[in-house]
Amino acid sequence: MKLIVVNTVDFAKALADETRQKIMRLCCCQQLSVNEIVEALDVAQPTVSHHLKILKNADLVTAERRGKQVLYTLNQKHLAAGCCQVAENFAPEYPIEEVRE
Amino acid sequence: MKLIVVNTVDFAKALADETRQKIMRLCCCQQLSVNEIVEALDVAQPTVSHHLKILKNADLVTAERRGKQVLYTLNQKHLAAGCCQVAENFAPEYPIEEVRE
DNA sequence: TTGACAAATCGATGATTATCTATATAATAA
DNA sequence: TTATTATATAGATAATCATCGATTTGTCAA
Repeated sequence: MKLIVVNTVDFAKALADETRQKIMRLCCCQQLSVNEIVEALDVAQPTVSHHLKILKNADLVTAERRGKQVLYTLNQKHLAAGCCQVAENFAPEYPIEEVRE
Repeated sequence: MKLIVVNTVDFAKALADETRQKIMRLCCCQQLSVNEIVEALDVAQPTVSHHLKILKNADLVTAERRGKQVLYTLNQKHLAAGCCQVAENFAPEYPIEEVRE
């Protein structure tokens, strides 16, 4: 079990977009294919793929190919780790539990 | 004592810059004038003022004029509230205490 | 009131980024 | 193999944004 270290600038940049946050909310607690995400939003498929790539690079989603589809899920643990890291860096007077894995 | 509600997109956008995070770290737990921040960083004064404005609009710093100077301090409570809001929205399986004021 | 200092605003510029269409790659079924 | 479906990548474009120099505004002391 090791401490997850997060670059808070990269973390914030990944979060800093409305469409990405919508995608995150969609695949929170469930696996969704790219097409399902496209249908739920009002953006083109390449745009969704673009945002998924950014989220994946930031470790905020995980991808798993299932046949022709690729299923994405929110990585809640990394997300919680990022929040804690930010709080720890900037608000030490409001302590929050560390996240480990 | 009421719950602090944070727009998580605006919150993340305010955090999503290296210079702004440096400023936040600088005025965490202390009041700093704009000039002190300028001297601590490697950017021009109007750039610092620009970032301070963004941070202030996001409620992440508070400003207080003291004579000719304006002193800025990090708003730790709002920062913690933002972190909690993000965690609550996207990682409900990793519960974090609410922040109230 | 004038001069000096501190911070904010203005306007311009270059870099980053969100979005799209078109196309390529990957997986499967016929 | 070929057709079909799903996703990713490429390239272009427009919008956003970080930065700067120049200027304005605000505060105070002489």
